[in-house]
Amino acid sequence: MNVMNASPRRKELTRLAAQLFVQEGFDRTTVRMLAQEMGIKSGSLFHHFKDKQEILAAVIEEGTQNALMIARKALDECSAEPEVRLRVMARAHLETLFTDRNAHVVALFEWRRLDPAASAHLSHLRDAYEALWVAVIDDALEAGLIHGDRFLVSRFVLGALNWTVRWYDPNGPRSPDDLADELVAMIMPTSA
Amino acid sequence: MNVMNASPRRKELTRLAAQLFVQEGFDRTTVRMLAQEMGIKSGSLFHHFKDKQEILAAVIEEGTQNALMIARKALDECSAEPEVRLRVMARAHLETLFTDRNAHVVALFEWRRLDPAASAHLSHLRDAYEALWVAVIDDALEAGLIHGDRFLVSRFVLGALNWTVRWYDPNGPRSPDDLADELVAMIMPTSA
DNA sequence: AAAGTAACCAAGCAAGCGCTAGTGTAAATA
DNA sequence: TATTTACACTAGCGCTTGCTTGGTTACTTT
Repeated sequence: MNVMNASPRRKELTRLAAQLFVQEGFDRTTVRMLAQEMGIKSGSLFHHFKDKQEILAAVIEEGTQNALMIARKALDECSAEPEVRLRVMARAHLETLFTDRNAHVVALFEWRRLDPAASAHLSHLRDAYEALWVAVIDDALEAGLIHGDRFLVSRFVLGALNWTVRWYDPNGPRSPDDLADELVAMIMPTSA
Repeated sequence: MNVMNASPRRKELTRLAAQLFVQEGFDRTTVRMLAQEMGIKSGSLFHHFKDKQEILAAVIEEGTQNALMIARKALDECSAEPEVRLRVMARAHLETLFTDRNAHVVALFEWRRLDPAASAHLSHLRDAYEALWVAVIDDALEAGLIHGDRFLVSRFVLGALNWTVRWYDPNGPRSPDDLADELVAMIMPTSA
């Protein structure tokens, strides 16, 4: 019943839960299915998590924390040129999306199943992440790299990137970095 | 127990179901909730639909049929210029997405709950719709309006458009047509 | 050796689920 | 007038759900 995701056991259980949530959807995943996947009985599950909701929150928190860390690190390590930062941010987004795919699919498509308390808490994390994007896009607009409304551009770009989880095949010929570069090229008039 | 969505009564019930499916998600929407919203008892529901699955299929079919009709009509009525057709297609996409919002949100996010038979049937409809997009984008590429990989471009564009259902506010200052035009401008280098 | 703690299990409860069976009734059809 | 059809009802069956309870085992700390 830990509050954090600290315990390694809990972290592993959270990873397994994410996989099942993606496969079946949160609502159709029963505590019995979760327990079986974890190699324990359904009652034992409630030793690690207060209720089913808390498992969902743990999955989403894990994924969002990772995304935030990866993006911050990537931005810290790259130059200040707006074009580079835009490309780096897009790459970081897809990198985290596909290394932590299960958690992110859950975050994207099962967010509404969170109860209000968990949702409020996790919204802050997500907002922090989106703030990184807005900053990068503002810089790119100011530098004249891209054009359009800052709000719309960021929504369109994030939409295009997030939607990749619906069709991208990691075993295909294209790498996530390829995707990121193609998208950036698509919206940058100067790089034709 | 009609097979088609012909009966006006059934059409109305389908509309109400779509609304509930969006509000609660398909799995959390019970037949009792559906019946109450329709002003009947839960048992009576099965006079109109064979089972809960069929309601989902009816909702998605209705939305996809409409999308196909609107897009075809819009393309028929406009000129042959690739730029015009691209803009028209984007506008048609958002128009159908927001006039029939509930049905489309269900189609986008609850598709996986369809049983294999229904999914196979409806896939044909969806493929027909996507074929329209691919043709329009191919023309735009050939005319040099946009650049990039045809597969990736269409995925990115559709992703950006579909994702709008997650953030667009119909009561806000922007019209769906504004959104469509902004997106097209964003990916067309020449129209800066 | 004693006490504490983390991890698990067997058993089952109360509630809710999709769906069925059988019936009533008013309008349409023969 | 007799029959069928469309639509709704009541009642509830069989099953699954999330979760609780009370207790056991193995390891660590004092």
